[in-house]
Amino acid sequence: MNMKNKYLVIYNDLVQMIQQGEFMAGDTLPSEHDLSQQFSTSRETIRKSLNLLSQNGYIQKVRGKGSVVLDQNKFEFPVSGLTSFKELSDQLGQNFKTHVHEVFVETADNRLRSRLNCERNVKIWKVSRSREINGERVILDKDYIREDIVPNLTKSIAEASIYEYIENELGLDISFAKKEIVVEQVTEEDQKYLDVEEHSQVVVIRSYVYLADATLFQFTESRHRPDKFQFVDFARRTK
Amino acid sequence: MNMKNKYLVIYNDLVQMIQQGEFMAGDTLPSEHDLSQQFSTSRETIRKSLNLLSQNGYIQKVRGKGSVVLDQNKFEFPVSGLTSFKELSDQLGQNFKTHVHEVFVETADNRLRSRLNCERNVKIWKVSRSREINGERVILDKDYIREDIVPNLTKSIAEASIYEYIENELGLDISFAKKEIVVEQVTEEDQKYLDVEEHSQVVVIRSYVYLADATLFQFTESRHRPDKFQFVDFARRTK
DNA sequence: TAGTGGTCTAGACCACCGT
DNA sequence: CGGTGGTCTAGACCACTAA
Repeated sequence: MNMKNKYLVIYNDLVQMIQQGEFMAGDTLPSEHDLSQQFSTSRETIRKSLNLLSQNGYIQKVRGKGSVVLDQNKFEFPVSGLTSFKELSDQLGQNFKTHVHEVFVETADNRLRSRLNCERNVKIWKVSRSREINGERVILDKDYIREDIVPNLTKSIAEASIYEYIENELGLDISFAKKEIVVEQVTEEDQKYLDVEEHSQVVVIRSYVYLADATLFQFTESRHRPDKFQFVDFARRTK
Repeated sequence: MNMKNKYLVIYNDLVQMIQQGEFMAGDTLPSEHDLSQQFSTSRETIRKSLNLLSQNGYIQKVRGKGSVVLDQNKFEFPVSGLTSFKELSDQLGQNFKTHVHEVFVETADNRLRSRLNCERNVKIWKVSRSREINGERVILDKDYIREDIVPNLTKSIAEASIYEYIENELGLDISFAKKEIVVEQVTEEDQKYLDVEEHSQVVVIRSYVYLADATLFQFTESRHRPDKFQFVDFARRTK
């Protein structure tokens, strides 16, 4: 994993220990003071690691008591957050396949310009792919990507992983997304590229994806057959 | 707001300034060094405030450049996170109404015991409510709450806000939830308590809700008519 | 009362961005 | 190069929990 940042190394160590059952749900971790001695670091650095664990749902910190380890097996299928289809399929198994329908550049129309928040004459990649899981095409992904930021796209990149290409080949840093989930009627396009079966509706996730320097570079519409859709979320209450 | 924690005061100040347009999308905030002088505090405390802004989607920090203010109006209807129906209706307007169908205590059956992770003989409140928006009943909420933690519940509490009662009257601290969103077929119960119209499916949000001391005290099934369902999410990529 | 996490400080060094 | 945010330290004091 990451070998540069001490707090990330410690975080990954602790995640691994929790996942391997060295700490069970309900246990408390060693105190911050103890951990800072075990890892030969300052308490603030330990706190940074523990806050990461807390944000990601591994522990709950309780004042005066300690850091309580939470249940890990409540959810099996993590589809939350910002994860590419490739990463998901790598995590979960081999029965995934991607069909690329379209990869081409076009000048953005009004609707797309407002969604991608960009000027007239900016060119946009349009990519259309369907995702097959266990022999059924259940997800239709329509990506719109700014051509001035991602100059080259090919069918083979779209077949592998666009995110991998953007991060590893172009060296760009995908950072965060704003998402919207709604239910919509099936379109003709859905019927063409998905095995919609008897369903008349699809679950649509619209994502606005940003780079680390805060530029909006991609808008994605991901259309899921409702019986194959699941989304999980870990939410902390803000006071 | 909070008058005790310096970093929360600063966070709230900055949120207000952003919402009032003192900083526009694309602007950079003053540097951490400047802010620490303006607010007469240390840089680490300013960083704590800025990290909160970043987590909540107000800014994006860019190394070597500054903290860039993000677009605020991309989403109108925040249904993400841990927000009670009462809080939502207070935020958004007056056309909300709650109908309470059932409020009673029962011994938990196997299924519920495993969901609430509790022993035999533990008693559970069962509350069933439908939510009316603009004259249509579009959400059915089924709550299961541990009776040993919340000993008294009444119809009038369920009509107002159970969360408000738990936090303000009982002094308990609702802290975080694990959620799952799926699409399911309409049940007879849905047809009885919702205006399902022609819809044959509902969007179901199942939440496992925890207190600040990490005890699981509530399980909720929230069933939404699909045309009135919207969920928004702000996700940061974890590396 | 002893031990826990929560806040805050003043300073150090580093990595990155723009000029 | 100067300015920015990112990491890390060693210490202080406080609020809370449990024995």
